Amino acid sequence: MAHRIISDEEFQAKALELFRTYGFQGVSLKDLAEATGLEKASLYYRFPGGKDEIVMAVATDVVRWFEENVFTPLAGDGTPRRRVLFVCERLREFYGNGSKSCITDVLSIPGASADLKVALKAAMQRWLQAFADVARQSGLSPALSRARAEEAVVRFEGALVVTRVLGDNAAFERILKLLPDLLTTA
Amino acid sequence: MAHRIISDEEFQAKALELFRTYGFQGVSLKDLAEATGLEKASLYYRFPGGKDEIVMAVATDVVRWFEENVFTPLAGDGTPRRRVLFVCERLREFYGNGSKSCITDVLSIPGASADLKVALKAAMQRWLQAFADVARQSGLSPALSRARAEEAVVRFEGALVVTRVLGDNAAFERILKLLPDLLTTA
DNA sequence: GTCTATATTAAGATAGAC
DNA sequence: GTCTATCTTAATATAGAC
Repeated sequence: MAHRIISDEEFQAKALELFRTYGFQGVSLKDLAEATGLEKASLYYRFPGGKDEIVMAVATDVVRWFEENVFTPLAGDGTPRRRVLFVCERLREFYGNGSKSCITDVLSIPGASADLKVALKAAMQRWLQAFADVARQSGLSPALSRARAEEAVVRFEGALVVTRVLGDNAAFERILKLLPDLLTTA
Repeated sequence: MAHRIISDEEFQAKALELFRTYGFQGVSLKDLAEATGLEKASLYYRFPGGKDEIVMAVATDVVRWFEENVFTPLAGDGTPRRRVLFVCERLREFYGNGSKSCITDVLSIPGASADLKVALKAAMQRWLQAFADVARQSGLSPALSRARAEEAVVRFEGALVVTRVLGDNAAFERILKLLPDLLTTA
């Protein structure tokens, strides 16, 4: 077959969809090759570390996306409530209205590298901090801000699990609707 | 090696610990054989359907455990609040103070049989119903009871995810402490 | 009912041509 | 930079002895 080209961005987008759906162990290099149109040997050329390096690159990309579309907007201009509303729409897109799992949930099941585990933990801590900061800016006390941030992340992650198990995104819709009040109202 | 014996109960308990930790795809028949002291061929004698049949038996056992230790007590004697308190202690045991994942979360990642998916969905619906019933018996309206039941399951599942990712069971402790009020107080 | 041995298929990984 | 081809290891699954 002729040489096929796919950018690293496209490649990692395809890989993300596989990993967040089937988990680290549920995705083989053959799956990645088929989904991206590259041969396995080409994957090793781009990522000499194999699947561990690919999933790490995917996770790094997701963190970058969150930095740009969630954390930065949360600390940006406008009222805290409007910032949260904006972020809710970004989250709705990223999670496909609840139809797509949280990659942090799925990849936190042991199997991948210790580095990935550390990165996932840091990403979740970053998320908690960003939520707590916007709550603080809404006038909530430091303690309540931290509590609401945890509640928001916990309910968001839980809603994605319940949505996946039930095959019904009602729980996801409810948490998205709730988030603004949760993070900006005492 | 001499004939080794392990009861189906012991076998499935070992299998449960593997599956809830590593997920369906993360557990091989070799892993199951090593953890239980049986050879792979013996696993096929007990479970001709292989890993799919084993994980299904494990899930069925877990549902039975929930029936006995969660759903039945929730509908039993004593005040609703005391029933919820009792169930919280059973849940604390089952989830090892938050150190053990929810098998419904972990196994709902695609990979196993369609039958398993159906069983997991039914189990979660059963859990929602049991929580809603106890809330109803506490005097909450039907609508509020359903909402609180969903909130409880969502926050419980989310707390387990956050606990696993952060390696800190604080979120799990908080949801356990919150459950009685959530399900019995307007 | 469990074992040893083996067959078959899939996964991870590398060598070398182009 | 991607390919074909191949190697090695691991996984699922079965046959047949005890």
